[in-house]
Amino acid sequence: MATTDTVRRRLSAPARRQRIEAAAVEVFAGRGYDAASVGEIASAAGVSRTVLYDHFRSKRELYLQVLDSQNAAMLAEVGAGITGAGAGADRLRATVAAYLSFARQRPAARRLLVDPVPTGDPDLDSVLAAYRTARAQAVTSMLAPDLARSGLQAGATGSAVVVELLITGVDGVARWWQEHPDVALDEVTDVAARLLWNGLPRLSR
Amino acid sequence: MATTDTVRRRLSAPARRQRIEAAAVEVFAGRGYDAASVGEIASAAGVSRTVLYDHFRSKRELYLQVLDSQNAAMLAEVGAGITGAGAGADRLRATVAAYLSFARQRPAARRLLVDPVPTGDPDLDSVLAAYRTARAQAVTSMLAPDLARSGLQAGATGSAVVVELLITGVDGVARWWQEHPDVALDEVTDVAARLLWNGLPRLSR
DNA sequence: AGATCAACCGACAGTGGTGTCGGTAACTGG
DNA sequence: CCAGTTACCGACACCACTGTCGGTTGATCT
Repeated sequence: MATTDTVRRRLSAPARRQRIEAAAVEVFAGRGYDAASVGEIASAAGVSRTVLYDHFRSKRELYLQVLDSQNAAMLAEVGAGITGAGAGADRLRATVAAYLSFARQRPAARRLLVDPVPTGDPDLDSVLAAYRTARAQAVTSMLAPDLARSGLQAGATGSAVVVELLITGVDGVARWWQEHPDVALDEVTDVAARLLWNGLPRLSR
Repeated sequence: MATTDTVRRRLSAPARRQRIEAAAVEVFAGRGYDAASVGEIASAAGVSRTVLYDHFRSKRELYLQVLDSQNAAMLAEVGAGITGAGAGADRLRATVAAYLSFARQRPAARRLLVDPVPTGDPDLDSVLAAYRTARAQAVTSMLAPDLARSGLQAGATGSAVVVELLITGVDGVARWWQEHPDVALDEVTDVAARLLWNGLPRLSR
């Protein structure tokens, strides 16, 4: 026989890039930046290791590229819930639901963007830190009127604490839900959103 | 001169072990298990790399040892708050305060034990997972009466969600506090504990 | 003081990672 | 059907890290 059963196929450069990025998301999320190897990413993308270097200058650049695109995806999906219609409890609930859905559908993206994994490289860490502060800022502005009603100024430390508790707490719920897939989205969303919303009043002392 | 300014000192084996462990806590927490190198730990302990192998069989065993001792320390410090006197809001507040204090005094230990860093080694990950479920269990039993008052059974999914939200949320606050050291413990504790406690009632639908 | 113990280290082998270079063969336009 | 582009790859150099072995020297006990 002249050929094996798997015919050697050539993809266009953008298509190959896309596949490599998709594989990189999984591997980076699963192992962390340092422990992830270019070889593992390449073979997960169904390609030799050198092909990866034909498309990306280095492991580092690939990582930054992946972070950027995944962050954009998350912003698009969850940010929509934040700026969506409704006010107060409804908007909070919608945002929680949007985040939980996103984390469910793209668990690797969630890990990459929010799980705190120090790389040692200040540049890389600062990129992640920038994403974090941007998310906190978005949630802060979403909750600003409700926080004010509770007696917390926008810049007050109490506001920052509430926002941080909310973001990390909901993320923890998302991680829990990932390991308990049988539970319905509505149930999880209800408990989390209600707990947080009911807790908001009477915070200042 | 015959000797340098730093005189070569020999420590007893337990003392040296202790110093190596202390250095390992910092390095493992800072870089993660995979990226941390034995050489970095050794030099942080003020000793050659081979000395480390005289005291620990491998990097892996050192890591497990460090995890165990740090987990014990956290259990002792925070667990005291959980089982402490008082019920309901007071007990929750005391636990939050205890955790925040612990995270403040031993940031590396907090990172090691609760920041989710996959190592790829199933054994190592399962140890961390066991710590996590133990913590969740402890918080669940602490909140059991209050959860029941809100209409949530101990084994219900709602309880698990609440506990997860609480643990990860308070941990997020601890991380935030670490980067804002000027804020008083009381203020942070008040906001977090009140938000969570006020949110507890009327959770079931 | 001298002998013994063990804390300490330099040097080595083995392994696995990143990034590079030249060549090969699959698509594509004429 | 032929030529040119380029997606693809094997092999290589280089480096960092883990774990080992023999020797050295500070501490301790008599």
